[in-house]
Amino acid sequence: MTAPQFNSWQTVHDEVLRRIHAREWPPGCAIPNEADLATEFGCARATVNRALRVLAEAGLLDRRRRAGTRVALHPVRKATLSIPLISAEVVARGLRHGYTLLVRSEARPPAPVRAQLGTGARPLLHLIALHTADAAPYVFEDRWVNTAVVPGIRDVDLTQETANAWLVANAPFTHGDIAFSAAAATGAEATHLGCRPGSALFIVERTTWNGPAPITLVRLAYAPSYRMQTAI
Amino acid sequence: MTAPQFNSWQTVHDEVLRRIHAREWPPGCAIPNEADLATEFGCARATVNRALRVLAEAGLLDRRRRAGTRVALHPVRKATLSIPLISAEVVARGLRHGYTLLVRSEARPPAPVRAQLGTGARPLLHLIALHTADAAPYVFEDRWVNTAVVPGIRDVDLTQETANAWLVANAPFTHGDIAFSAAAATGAEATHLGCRPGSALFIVERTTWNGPAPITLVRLAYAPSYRMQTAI
DNA sequence: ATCGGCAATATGTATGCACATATAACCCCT
DNA sequence: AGGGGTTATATGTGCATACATATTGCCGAT
Repeated sequence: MTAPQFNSWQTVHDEVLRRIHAREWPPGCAIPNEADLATEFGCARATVNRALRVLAEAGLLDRRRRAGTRVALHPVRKATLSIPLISAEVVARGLRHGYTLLVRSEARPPAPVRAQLGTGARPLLHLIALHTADAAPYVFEDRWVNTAVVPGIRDVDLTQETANAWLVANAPFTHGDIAFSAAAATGAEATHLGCRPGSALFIVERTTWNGPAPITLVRLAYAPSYRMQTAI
Repeated sequence: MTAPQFNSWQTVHDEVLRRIHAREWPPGCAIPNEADLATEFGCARATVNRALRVLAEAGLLDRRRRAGTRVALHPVRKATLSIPLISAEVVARGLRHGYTLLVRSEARPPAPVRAQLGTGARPLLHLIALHTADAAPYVFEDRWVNTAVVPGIRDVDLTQETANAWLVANAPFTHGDIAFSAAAATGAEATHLGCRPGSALFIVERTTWNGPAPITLVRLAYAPSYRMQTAI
């Protein structure tokens, strides 16, 4: 009669997960309420609550007040990708990170950049740089910085420090958006990444804001064969 | 002397976030311990704990027992992308989802597929299909299914139901991995996606397991101009 | 001076209770 | 039968307390 004890939210979490995977609670199935589970597992309701909350955040359970908890019909799996500094990303692969500033100017941005940032026709700081990993080209970076919001960046020696490193340390953003796509290498990208123009490149475009003020828009073109990978 | 009340973990969360953004607590800064914050905010330590835990999960705080809590030096922002069924993705864009099975066979997979799935030279179910959105080509899907693990799929009419829809309903996976990259369109991809061979395509490759047993490997080639976007 | 063990401390978590809140389900009235 | 208001219920959250656990840093022994 030694019913197994589930006295930590982790063990409850794992047991519920097991029942879902074992289809003891198939998709769409309503599961017992927290109070009953707490009794069954011999723990407090708060413990069950935490376990179920974590599973709901992972997309495996649907919870609604009064309606109860049920196993998600279409478990919308969520992939979480961390967005490190490129230097950290390179170092994490055991390679040496290099960085060369190719262009630094203040210019009126083209229409798509203006539209995305909403800064109108004012000149912005335009930076183009190349990141390398153990001397091999890694990422071609094309960035626009809203100097009206971060004027301090004008006084930074961006040949020594990457714009991104300076920005994360000095102009933290409150929110942003990120988009992933594929594009044919432009002439400049091909030259610096050591591939043929038209090669398929993995593109990351990121825009960040500090409250209502747009800070920066960056387009990263990764060298061919780059893969962004994560567990689900 | 009505000090503002922070009596819910959300308000505490927001206040701490504000202090981080306002650089009252700059990157690397050690913040007061939970007990002190609870006193300051006039709430229970558990409330502060939850607020800080959420911020730590978001990558904005680093927490270690005994060492305390500090503001992350390099806030590793995490982008969470949900991976819905393609049909749901299309419908969410307000378009009609279409699906055509192009090839269905049982064949010995090529070496890369064998390596990724670890199924050796045994024949697997090979499916090639095209997803459309309002009649425009959307995704070219190339999938291998381990029939040893999900034999039931042999009896399914996969011209009517997508393999993925059947699999999520009948062969839930415990874990998997997903990779994003860019590749030049192959001949078949170009034909069905209505683009030129060599066009840059956004590629998603996903492998899923049920415990130790590999279930399926799928390669999705999105039509040109596809962007995968999310907030950070 | 160095190493190993011990204690102090901050976070992590379980519990029992209370109350808040959303909402499904019921009842009543017309 | 239909519609609107009320109630019951499951989840969401807060609090006080207690104990667990990982570390840091101190202290003492060698």
